[in-house]
Amino acid sequence: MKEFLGKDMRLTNQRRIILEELQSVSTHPTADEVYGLVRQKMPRISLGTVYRNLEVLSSLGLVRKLENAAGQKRFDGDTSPHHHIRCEVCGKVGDIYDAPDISGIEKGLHSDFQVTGFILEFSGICPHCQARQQPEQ
Amino acid sequence: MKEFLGKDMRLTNQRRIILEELQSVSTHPTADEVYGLVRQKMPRISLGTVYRNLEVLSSLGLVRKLENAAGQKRFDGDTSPHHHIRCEVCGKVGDIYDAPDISGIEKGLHSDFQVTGFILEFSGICPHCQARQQPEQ
DNA sequence: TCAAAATTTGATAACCATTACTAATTGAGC
DNA sequence: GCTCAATTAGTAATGGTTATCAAATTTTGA
Repeated sequence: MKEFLGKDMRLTNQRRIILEELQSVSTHPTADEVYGLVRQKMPRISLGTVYRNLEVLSSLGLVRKLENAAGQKRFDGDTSPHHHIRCEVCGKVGDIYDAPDISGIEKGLHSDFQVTGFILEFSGICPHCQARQQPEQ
Repeated sequence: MKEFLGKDMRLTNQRRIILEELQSVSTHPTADEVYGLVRQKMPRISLGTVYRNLEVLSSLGLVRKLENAAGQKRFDGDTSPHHHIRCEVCGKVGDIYDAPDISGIEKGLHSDFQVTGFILEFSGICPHCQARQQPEQ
């Protein structure tokens, strides 16, 4: 990880463990869920440190920050190209790897904004919430 | 508007004016910006009333709610089908009417979620922020 | 190797958008 | 007009996130 950090940036244990923990799960944890994970290995870390480093890691491109829908921010240790689906009921996020490629869709649009990109996010109902909703009929 | 309200729902002046003000602007105001607009006609309205009614109007489909974990919610009085573009710098939102049609893209995806829809949101830099950034080179 | 300089941390307070609460008010049907 | 449930204004509470700052840690360089 050292090689990704900029000049004047240090590879602290906190920083390293936050990244490792985030890369070890396939959920898309919120900042306080990351805090919970990291505290198992480093019980005295503070929540502020987690927030600060998630921001640093995200600006370095080492993790993805998901902030394009309601609720808390979520973080993804998987930086490979893929999309996300968000549960309308509980907010949980899953991965979508086989969506049709729409890259370039942002080109040639009519807008006074300078268009730089787009985010495609799916919505649905997660397995857990499906199971909870079915019985009520 | 009366016809859209459900049984046991009242058409109050507050509710009517909030909708009228939101439909009269092409910006995508935050709740407190709507509050500012409505207070010009109804100075004693409370912020809580604005929040509550924006939620009601949105659940009735009379306005669109644009949610983003990174910033404040925004509201759109235009319910016709169109996409949005968000300024990466200041968070301001604009409309995109000529994006290629990707309806149906959510069908046939491989996921344990029950897929119900998608949101396509563009990102860019608004005219105001472009003007502010250019000079610094 | 040691001291000075710089970054980072932990702990806590502050911030701010949003929601909850409650007594008073008001719209809508009779 | 009267009644009553829905709604409001005003205010407090909530919760995620950010800011602050002294202490700790790491780096630098003499």
